[in-house]
Amino acid sequence: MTVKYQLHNVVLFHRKQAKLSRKELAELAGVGKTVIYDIEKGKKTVRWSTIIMVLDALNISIQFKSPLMDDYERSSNKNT
Amino acid sequence: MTVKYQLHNVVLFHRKQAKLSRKELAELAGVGKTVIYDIEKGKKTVRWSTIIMVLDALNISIQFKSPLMDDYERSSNKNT
DNA sequence: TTATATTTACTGTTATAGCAGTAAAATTTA
DNA sequence: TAAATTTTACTGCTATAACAGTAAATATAA
Repeated sequence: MTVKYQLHNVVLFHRKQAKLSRKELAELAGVGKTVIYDIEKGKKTVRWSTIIMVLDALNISIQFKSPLMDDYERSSNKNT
Repeated sequence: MTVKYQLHNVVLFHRKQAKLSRKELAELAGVGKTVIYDIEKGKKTVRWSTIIMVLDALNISIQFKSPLMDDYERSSNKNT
């Protein structure tokens, strides 16, 4: 399983905690209201950039995990 | 910054470590070769589902981080 | 209750993601 | 060196993501 916690639940949870309506979150994120509905419904074919905009608005960041990520971090340790 | 380590670098690094050409990775992930090129070039408008397919093929998982994620995990602690 | 707000669900339009094919450039291997 | 592979970069086509608008259903507040 790639995404440990399902994206749509994470978005829904954070939006509710922030007491935002979908319309408000859409405006905050700079996307259409429809796509918030789509994301929370579990639609997977949303664009990466659109998801990132929504996650940004909700102050959620993404982290990659893999057996090789330690090596990757070491190989690119100019910036933390 | 939402994505701590830039996606395209993570994908490139893992693909190289796996000694896969872009064509091979594309076939493994079940996507077109063009989109591997796009992702590694840093294109942001790729579909979430496409990214996930590529990350899956490379054995990379995604994790969400936020000040509220602990609360989220507690609220949905049926499964780890 | 009624009024307000939110969510669900559908529209038609426009922009573009994803695709395979191609070919040239760059890189790697023999 | 030459040959093979890989990568870059473009093509035109097709499918669909994103959008605002709408309206009905649901939920919340007065």
